Amino acid sequence: MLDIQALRNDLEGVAARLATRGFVLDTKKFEQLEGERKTIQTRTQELQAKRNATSKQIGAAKAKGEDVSVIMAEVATLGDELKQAENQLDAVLITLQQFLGVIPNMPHASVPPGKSEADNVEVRKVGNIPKFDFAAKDHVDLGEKLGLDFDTAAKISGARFSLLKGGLARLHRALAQFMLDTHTEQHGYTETYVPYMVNEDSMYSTGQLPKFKQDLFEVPIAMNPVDRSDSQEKPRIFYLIPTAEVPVTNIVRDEIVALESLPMKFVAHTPCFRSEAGSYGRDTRGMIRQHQFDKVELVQMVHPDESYAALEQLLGHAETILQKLGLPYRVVKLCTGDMGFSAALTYDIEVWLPAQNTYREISSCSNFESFQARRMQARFRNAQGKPELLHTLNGSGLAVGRTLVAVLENCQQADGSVVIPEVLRPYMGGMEKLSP
RNA sequence: GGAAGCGUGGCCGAGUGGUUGAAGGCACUAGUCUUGAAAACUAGCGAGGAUGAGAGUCCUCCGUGAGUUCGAAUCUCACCGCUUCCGCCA
Repeated sequence: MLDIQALRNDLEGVAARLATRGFVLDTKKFEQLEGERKTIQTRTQELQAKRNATSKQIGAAKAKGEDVSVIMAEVATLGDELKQAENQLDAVLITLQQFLGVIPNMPHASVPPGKSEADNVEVRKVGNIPKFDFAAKDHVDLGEKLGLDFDTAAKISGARFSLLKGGLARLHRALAQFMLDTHTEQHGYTETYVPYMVNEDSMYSTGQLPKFKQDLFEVPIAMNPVDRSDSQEKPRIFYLIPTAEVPVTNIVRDEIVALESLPMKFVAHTPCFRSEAGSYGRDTRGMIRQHQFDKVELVQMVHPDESYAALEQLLGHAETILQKLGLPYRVVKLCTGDMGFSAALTYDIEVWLPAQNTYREISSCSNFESFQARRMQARFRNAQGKPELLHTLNGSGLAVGRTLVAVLENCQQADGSVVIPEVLRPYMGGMEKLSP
């Protein structure tokens, strides 16, 4: 969420910056809502002040044993008037909140302008693209002989799920463990185990709700044994996490943490669940785009002055994994039009996939500045002792499924076997290759 | 699933429906004392918001939401969460 003060002080400026990412800010609507809010809030507070003063008078008079009927008559209608004003205020505040809740973050000044993926800017290329003296297979063809089974997964669940068996399943586990160990032992992250289902507040805090409900899987909470069909309350549900970013970042929701505890660095390995609504027909082959995939996620909560330095570091931590695995990749800076809702600046890391003859996203590292922190009231006590919003960041380090794809395709041999990268061998019981 | 209890500031913990945003303590910050530190003493110390150039003034917040009342941390109801005991279970 943006700071409402920023909209009040420089509405046109904010609108202009949001326009660069393709968001049209309805400035008329905002001015109208703000005007209403101001009028109603002032009036409500006046009435509240009057009620408070009168009630104190009554209390004081009663204490002295005086007659209070005159004062009571005076405020007879105050209650209704106040109730009405408060209801109006609630309504306009909710509308204002909803208005603010769907405005995306403002891009950092350094974000390249652009409309789509095509306008992203390449920052660097790392590693050597492998040259094969045979026709490179994609991971589906390679995996078929190694234990990758989409047909059975489809029988068990449906489309966009995968089943791994044998060495391939172990390689998947090895990748996750290798990533976790690297980040905890070498990069200073604290390992966390988190819930995979979260409540609505958590989803709102990190920005998945209210705008991207269609991307999430919902799980109804079986409860309320009594039939409360007369109830106005909406049924409560859990959401399956689309990324560990959600539960991990929410660690600091509604907290005021000590200055000395910064930066906070967490890593979590979790499954991620995405409905992939709206991506029918895209990446239907293979395990590139699934309803369920594993990811090792890096999350940091930092002092506002440190967040851009922290982003560079976090990006480096993710890159380290690819370097250790010997996978070629490139880093791109997303343009204004391609960034996610909550991000102020995002780097994507794209790994080379020989079969597709292109780079594909394997990590996304973002600085959200105070956007998420404001939604979740995540603060620290600054040097002056005052609460101040944190900056939050996160990045994949890395998406495990796509890393598995990259290893298969980049390390394949002419005979259909796959050489296991050195760093993974300790996790594979010393195994050097996967063979059909 | 059954029974009972409990949710108050960064933390602990008082709180008879009426100047209670809330006693007291801890922590924290200044100051006094001390060679220095500790201890002791003194003072300060919740968050969010409206308005104002500012000093200030005002509003909201005691798990959440409704309700009763001129007035609710305090009374009523529902929900959420936590604790303990029994049952069941990985």
